[in-house]
Amino acid sequence: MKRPTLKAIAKRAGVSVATVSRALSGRGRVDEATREQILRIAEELGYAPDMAARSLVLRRTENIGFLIHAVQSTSPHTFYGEILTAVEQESRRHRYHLHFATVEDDTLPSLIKENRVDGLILVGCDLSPSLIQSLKERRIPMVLVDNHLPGVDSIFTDNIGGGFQATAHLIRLGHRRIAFITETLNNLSFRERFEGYRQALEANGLPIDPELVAEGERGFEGGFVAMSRLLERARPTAVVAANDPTAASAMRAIRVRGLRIPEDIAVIGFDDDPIAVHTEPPLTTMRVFRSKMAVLAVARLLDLIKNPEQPALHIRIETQLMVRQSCGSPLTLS
Amino acid sequence: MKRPTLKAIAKRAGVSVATVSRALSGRGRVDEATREQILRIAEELGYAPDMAARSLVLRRTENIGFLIHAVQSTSPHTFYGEILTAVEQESRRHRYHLHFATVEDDTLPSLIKENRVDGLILVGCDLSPSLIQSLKERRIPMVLVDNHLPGVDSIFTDNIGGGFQATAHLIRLGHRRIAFITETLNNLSFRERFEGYRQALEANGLPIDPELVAEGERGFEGGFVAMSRLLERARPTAVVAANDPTAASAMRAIRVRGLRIPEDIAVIGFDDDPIAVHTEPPLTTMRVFRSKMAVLAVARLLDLIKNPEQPALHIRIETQLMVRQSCGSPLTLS
DNA sequence: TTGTAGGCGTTATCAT
DNA sequence: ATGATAACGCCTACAA
Repeated sequence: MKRPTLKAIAKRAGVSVATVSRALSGRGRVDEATREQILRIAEELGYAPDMAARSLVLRRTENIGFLIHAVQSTSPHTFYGEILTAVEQESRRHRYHLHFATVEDDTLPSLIKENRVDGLILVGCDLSPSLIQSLKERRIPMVLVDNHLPGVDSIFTDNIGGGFQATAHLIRLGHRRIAFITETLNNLSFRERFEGYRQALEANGLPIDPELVAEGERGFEGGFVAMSRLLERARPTAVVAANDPTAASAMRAIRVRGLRIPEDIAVIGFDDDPIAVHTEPPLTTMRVFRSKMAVLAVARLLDLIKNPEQPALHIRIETQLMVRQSCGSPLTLS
Repeated sequence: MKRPTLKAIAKRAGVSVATVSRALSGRGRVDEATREQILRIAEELGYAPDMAARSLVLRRTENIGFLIHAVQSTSPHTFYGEILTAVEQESRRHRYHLHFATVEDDTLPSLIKENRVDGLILVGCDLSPSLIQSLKERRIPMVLVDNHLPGVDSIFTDNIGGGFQATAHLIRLGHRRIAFITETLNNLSFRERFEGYRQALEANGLPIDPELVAEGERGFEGGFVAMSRLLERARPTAVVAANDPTAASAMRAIRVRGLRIPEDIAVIGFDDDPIAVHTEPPLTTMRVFRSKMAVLAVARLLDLIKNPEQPALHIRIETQLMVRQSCGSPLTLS
């Protein structure tokens, strides 16, 4: 049994394909009796328009593309998985389908060249600006998620504000020697979180000590590496980690040296990753609204597809402090 | 600047669209000089065939669909994220594109009805057999990953063998009162792992004690709930968890009661999830080959697309014991 | 209200 | 070796 076509329905109903098309699409007048009959037959056959034929004539695919850099997609973080799932569900709610693709370099994804999508969600700040630029020149509707760049719509987290809040929390708890660790600073989000850390120290009259800043490496062991390096040369009383997996593996490095958390070193993370509740002790962190970003991004993208000529919007979402046990004394907060 | 078409190239080159099509596709003879000129122009314009037109005439989309049940996609486990990434990269290597979709009920995904994909990768064992059955009736090429069912190609993990090995490892270490915990038994993989546990006890002449088996709930807290229930009524010396997140949160429940790991209770997990190396102590677990499953699944699916009438293949992949510190005495192993 | 016909971009089958 | 031309399935004027 092959896929039913308009022609098949037309033959069964004894009308022309044009009438069937009209009946099913709802555009154009059709006799009520024949319309009902057509709908019945279509239902019976499980008819749905062939998308290739449809998009050929309509000049739209009703697909959107989810693009992410391979280094982020491959990483074991759950972060982008949650965004992906939310994007898919929101797209489907609007009758759009989702293409998932990872990119490794700056070559234009075939998704675009072959016209497989009407618009793009570009996720994460590891996608190169030059790729984004060439996409923009193609005038394909798109929105950046968890990233931002002048001239392109974006939905992102207030990383600077979050880094500031996290650091301010530690200062409020009495800490003065506060370190910052990250997998790498070669990443916009992490750099912004670092900037927030810097600003908080400055705003509180504390010195910025380069000895207290350490990079590790990409991946799940990044925090372990960064923290180990740091502890070889300095002894902070608290540390801000650029994300939760980094914080979690840094905690191992701290414990390996026989230090206690939070008594000897307080730790604060970033993201409110599911892992945060499973560290020992549970991790105080900055919550990032992943599915909120996803929902806003899909809404904005569909709007841009309908109405392409709009000034770029940049939507920044604030973070939220989640106090658990890795910084101690939650009671002193007001 | 709009997308270039065959016609545009033909006009520039002063030939017909048919010639251009032949030159680009490589099928049919074309004069070497004109072929080169055409390739040059196409390159210059950044031409790529419009996929809607192409798949309309070729009757194939060069897309495959990645289907997963919403409950699994939403879960914070990184498990399926790794499979997704591997499937995408392997598909792309073969010039196929990937549709990502979650399903919540048994209605036929529109991906299929609208002919948007040539085949499907069905991931996880929460997709209902009745949905799979109706897909099969549509005769759409598909392969199950991390799931199996008679009559449909599948690539899956040897869960029974893994459960057996895990339990046997504990027995080898001298344990006699070994518990089994899981988020739920309403899931094929978890039931199979339980079955492996059961068989190992039986094979070693140990009794199966229902008091030592506990279910928790779906999600990251499942292990905590299950372990708490268990400890209220029994006191095992070791516990097999149906997966690593379950094991990780069970460890919290154990510690909350002042018990030590592995001295009071040894813990073994399943999956070798990235989290396993971050628990305290690091988790001994059964490694599952996620990207291997993905690669095999894509290869098998593309073969089925080319050549649909084949007997179903069922590929089972063994697991591998990863000894870390949560069971103690790694030295006694030979 | 309904049918006829043209066209979307590509491939494939014919002639030439 | 190349060029018309007819599909593929759908949509939409326009005609009846």
